[in-house]
Amino acid sequence: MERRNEISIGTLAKRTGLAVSAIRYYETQGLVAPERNAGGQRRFLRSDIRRLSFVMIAQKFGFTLDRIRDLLGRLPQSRTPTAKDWAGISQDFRAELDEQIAALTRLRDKLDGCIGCGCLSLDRCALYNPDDIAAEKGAGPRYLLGDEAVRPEG
Amino acid sequence: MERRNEISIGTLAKRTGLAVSAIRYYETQGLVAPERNAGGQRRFLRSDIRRLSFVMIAQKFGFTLDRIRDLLGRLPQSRTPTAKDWAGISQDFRAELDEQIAALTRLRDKLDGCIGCGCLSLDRCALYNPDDIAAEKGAGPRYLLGDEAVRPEG
DNA sequence: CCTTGATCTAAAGTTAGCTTTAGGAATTAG
DNA sequence: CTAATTCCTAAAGCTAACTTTAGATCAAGG
Repeated sequence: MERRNEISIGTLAKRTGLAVSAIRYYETQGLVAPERNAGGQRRFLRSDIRRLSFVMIAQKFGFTLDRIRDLLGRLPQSRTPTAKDWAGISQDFRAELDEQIAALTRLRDKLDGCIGCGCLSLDRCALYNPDDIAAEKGAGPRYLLGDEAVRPEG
Repeated sequence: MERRNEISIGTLAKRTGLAVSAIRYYETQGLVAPERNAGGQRRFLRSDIRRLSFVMIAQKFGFTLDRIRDLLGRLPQSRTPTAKDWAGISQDFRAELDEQIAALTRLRDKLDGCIGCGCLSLDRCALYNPDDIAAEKGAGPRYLLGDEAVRPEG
């Protein structure tokens, strides 16, 4: 039975459009923390619909689940988040988005310089300057701007 | 021995900063197609340095290897690409980048609307409109804007 | 009460993009 | 010529973000 403020994983899945398996996975990643009923089944709060919705949106922008978990950490833990709480976290989120778009734009502008000369050469192209690139990485998602160290083989 | 225009995988690795294993992987993905010497070792062309450099740059912008292979497909296959060829492909690349940045910006602006109301609700928020979101996907990389169908479990 | 349908857990599978490992050959330096 | 590098292939391993599978339990409807 689903009490007033408690919903099953199936209901949550329908409301968010997520797969049940994805929600269970998100729980292992600390993105939601449902309680259990007498039979051991998960019972979510209605506010988790919004919580997971936020996860979905942030993912659309390329944020990793780790990063999203950090963002969600700014929500109050002692009570159900209010609209104001969500507006706050959304602004933090937007700030990171702006940074991300700006970094992408800067990189694109550097590419422009390279189109002119057609070089794309390690020695001359601004895009290849290691420090330069590292500086652009900022807070964006790893697979958007890249973040791996180049390790030699063996 | 490395002839005038032929370089070994180790040399290519040093010139690009890539790991030898990565270059071999790129070969399996059709991003480079080295010939072999009498002993069976790979012999790349010096122009492959630029080719792989392009791969590295495109990856920084979040392009998948599949996508990059498509872009590289626009280069002439019968001869070594000239600076002009590279400038051409870079422009195609830039066009896609612009599209990508624009899509990201549009999504961000939609988020702005949601910050105001703090809703983040599936029923009301523009970000959740399925058609709306699908329309934004465009040509950007999958993990930047998301591209998976939501499949129910079971 | 009994049959569906929903859930549960644990473990294995999937894709992208590579790296690591193992066991051999080919090259190069001296 | 020999030792140290470099390179080769094939297969397995790794991370992220999930899905799928298998076998079992729970809950809801008639």
